[in-house]
Amino acid sequence: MSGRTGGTGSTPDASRAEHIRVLIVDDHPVVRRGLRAMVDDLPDVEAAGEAADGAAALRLLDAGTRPDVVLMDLQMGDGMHGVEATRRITALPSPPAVLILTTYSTDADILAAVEAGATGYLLKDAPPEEVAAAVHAAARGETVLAPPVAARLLGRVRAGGRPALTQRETEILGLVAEGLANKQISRRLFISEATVKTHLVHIYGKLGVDSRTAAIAAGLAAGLIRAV
Amino acid sequence: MSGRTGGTGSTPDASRAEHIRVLIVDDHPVVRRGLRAMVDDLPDVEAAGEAADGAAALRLLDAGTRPDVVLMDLQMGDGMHGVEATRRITALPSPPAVLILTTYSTDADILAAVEAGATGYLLKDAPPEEVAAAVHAAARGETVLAPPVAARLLGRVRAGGRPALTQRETEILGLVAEGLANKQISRRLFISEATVKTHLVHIYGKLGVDSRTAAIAAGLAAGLIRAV
DNA sequence: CCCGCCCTCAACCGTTCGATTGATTTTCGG
DNA sequence: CCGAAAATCAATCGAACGGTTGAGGGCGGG
Repeated sequence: MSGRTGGTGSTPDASRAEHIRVLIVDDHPVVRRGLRAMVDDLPDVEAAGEAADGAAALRLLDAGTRPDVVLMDLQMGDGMHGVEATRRITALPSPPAVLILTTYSTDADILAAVEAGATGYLLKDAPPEEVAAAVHAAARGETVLAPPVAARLLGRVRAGGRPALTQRETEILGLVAEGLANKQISRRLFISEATVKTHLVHIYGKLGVDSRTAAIAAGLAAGLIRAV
Repeated sequence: MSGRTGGTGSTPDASRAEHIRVLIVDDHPVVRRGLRAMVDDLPDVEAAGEAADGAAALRLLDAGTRPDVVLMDLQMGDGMHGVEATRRITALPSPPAVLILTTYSTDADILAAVEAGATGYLLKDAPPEEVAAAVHAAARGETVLAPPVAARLLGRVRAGGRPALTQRETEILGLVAEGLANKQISRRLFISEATVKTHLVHIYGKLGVDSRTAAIAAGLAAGLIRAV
């Protein structure tokens, strides 16, 4: 184990700290500036640093920056994607809480982020109070989900969740969205073209559409696939 | 905030002003905060107000707010879209300069914004200095385009520009991406299905693809259309 | 143990799509 | 004024797609 704190679990020396230290990770200077201003507005929170992408954030953490909370965007143009960065950060010894703060709420992103160990998931259109509350909650180790995100997760778990494609179906829908024809998909996945068509029929039924292009649109709208 | 001006409204007393007054329009509180912080950092610029969507911005302008520059996002979830807001603002008497500051640079958006009378087009990943320079330039009435945007526009005008769809073609590609069939598109645009197919053939040729799904993928990748 | 779900494959058939060829009108710029 | 580009429409034909029906193997829960 590492480090200096006894491995008692959650809050080590930060327990007595009034100061919550926040590391801001976003590729947009404007957003970083806004988050820092918001954070600095809170009396018991301070910005511990800024990074423009996941790699820079990891460098800061390696260099000794010890935030309690990492505010991270998911979509970051060039650099490391937020999900990967989250995975690596939560794999560190005594990791900070990772609070995802991003623009869109697509199923794939949310699941991937939670799976990677994110503590919470906020949307950028959240009001300042919500961001503040989320930072405090994350510092206490609690999980925070923006209402739309929570609803989406629940709707997925819930029994009635129609818009739940199987893994194979999602995979095929993704290839369709890349512009591949059925025959190409069949070769790519080592299955027959008939099987591809069967999957597509199921996909159409679940999405309530009747063509591959409409399936792409519906899949994008439902957050099942993501446009690069 | 805006305090009082002479009350005369359109009087050119702002001409001698050192102060550039900026109205910030964005649906994300975080971004508004960041822009305001950036603007307030500049000695000769001040924020004249904030609005969460185009309608709110127009209300502020109606109520007497007289900014020199409007910093406006294009994508605004619920409210009026930025292009429409730009159109209405530039239609006002002695309108302020409208500087678009948005996340993505898709051809359709850029052209629509310029057509609506936007003075400039910046991307949110622009560094603060670029934003500052653009605000100053916009206040002087100059046109400012972020390099990627300028390149895209030039590539469109330039003769060799392969990825330059015509307006009609872009429109049709957008409808294809919404999942519409040729017949539906023809009805939507009040043209024959044959015409739709002709346009599609041209689109495929320009994008180097041979199916509508591949055209969607290529169009998204090239920034010709945008996934909602 | 059986039922249901997922993944796999097959054959048939009607519709849509993509490619080709050819034509008219308008508009814009040399 | 004339040529180029854009937008419109038509007809044809083979290929791809979408809908249907049917079926078999694997896997987990009741």
